[in-house]
Amino acid sequence: MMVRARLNTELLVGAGADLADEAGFEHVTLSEVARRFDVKAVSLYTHLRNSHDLRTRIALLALEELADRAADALAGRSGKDALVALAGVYRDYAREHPGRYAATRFRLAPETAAASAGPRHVRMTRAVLRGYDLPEAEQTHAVRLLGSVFDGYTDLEMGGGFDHSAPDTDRTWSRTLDALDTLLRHWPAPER
Amino acid sequence: MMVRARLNTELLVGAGADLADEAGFEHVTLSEVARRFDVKAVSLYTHLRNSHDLRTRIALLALEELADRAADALAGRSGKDALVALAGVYRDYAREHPGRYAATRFRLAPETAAASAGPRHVRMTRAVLRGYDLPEAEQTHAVRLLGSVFDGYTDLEMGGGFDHSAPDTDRTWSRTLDALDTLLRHWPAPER
DNA sequence: GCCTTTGCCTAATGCCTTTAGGAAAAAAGT
DNA sequence: ACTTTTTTCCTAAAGGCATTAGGCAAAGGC
Repeated sequence: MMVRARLNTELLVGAGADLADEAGFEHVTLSEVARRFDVKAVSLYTHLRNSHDLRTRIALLALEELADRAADALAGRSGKDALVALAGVYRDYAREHPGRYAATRFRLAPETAAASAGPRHVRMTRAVLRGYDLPEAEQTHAVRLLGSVFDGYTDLEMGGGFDHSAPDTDRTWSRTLDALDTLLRHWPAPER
Repeated sequence: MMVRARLNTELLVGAGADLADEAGFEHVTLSEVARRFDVKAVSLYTHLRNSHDLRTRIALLALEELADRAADALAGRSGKDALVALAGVYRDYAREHPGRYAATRFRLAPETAAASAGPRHVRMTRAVLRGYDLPEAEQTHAVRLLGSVFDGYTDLEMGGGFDHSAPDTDRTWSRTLDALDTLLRHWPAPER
């Protein structure tokens, strides 16, 4: 008799995340995950509500992993050092785990997002800003700008948007961080 | 007798783009487009190679539309004025046409990308930089940074990443542009 | 050792994609 | 105008993923 696969949600989400990294987040499918455990797709419904639920959980997992890495990287650093470390975490994670990183962009329901590691990311970005001298009212704007750059840069770099053009992307990355550091040190005063 | 729908590729791509705006780019389906023309899905294969081809063409359309808008907006402007105008085009387009904008992120094959309006976007961004005093070698880095911010900001704003947090996004947008303008005017010199 | 819960299965439906092959309308040639 | 060719849409059919309904057997609680 077949030994039961003894599946559980966590196991499935992990496999889904691996699948995302290998085939792309958009190709994550209940059928394929089931196949990897030699189980019928229907059987997964015992552990997952549906396909969307799987994707959501992969997103939550990735957000969590990323936040853990960020927390490690930030420990004991401040100023530009912290900025570079945090940014590096995002870029490295995206390169190592493209599917998981893509999952990070998955649109979560508001309550789900609120309960995710998302807020932790915001807090860590805010922590980086403590190394700079920004007025309280400007912090949120700066957090959003940094988030945009990390998100957008990675997106474009992975999307091949930078291929074919000359300077290598490592150099651009380094210059981008220099630029952000400069910007945060000379943050423009609000006009009014 | 039924009058023939007289379909053609352009018409289908337009309908697909509209569908993307209404239902989201990921829900663009040959079946649904066919439904909108009261035609069997199979019939679309006369005008489109396959589903992927449709998505690709929607992406190309969006890129083109966006570039046209950008060209209009940039005409006669320079400096911060041009920066704000270009950035505004991206943000407005994303808000008016979320599905088309999402299509813009669709990963194109290298040759397809090269023949798309993508390079036009790069040239226009470069044109904006002419209003600032950047060393030639730094221009590409700056182009990429601007692209990242436009891309990332829009992505996060539309993804609801900024919801629930306090200051309104219009204000952040305005501050972001101030920040970018400042940054471009005080672009850090390369160390080495 | 029963009995309930749990984990996986078969059956079945619906929707989407894509290939094959046909028929009729539109266009082109004589 | 009439035939031939091309174009455009159709029916048939197969394969894949998602999801619901309902069943059986293994694990675990008493």
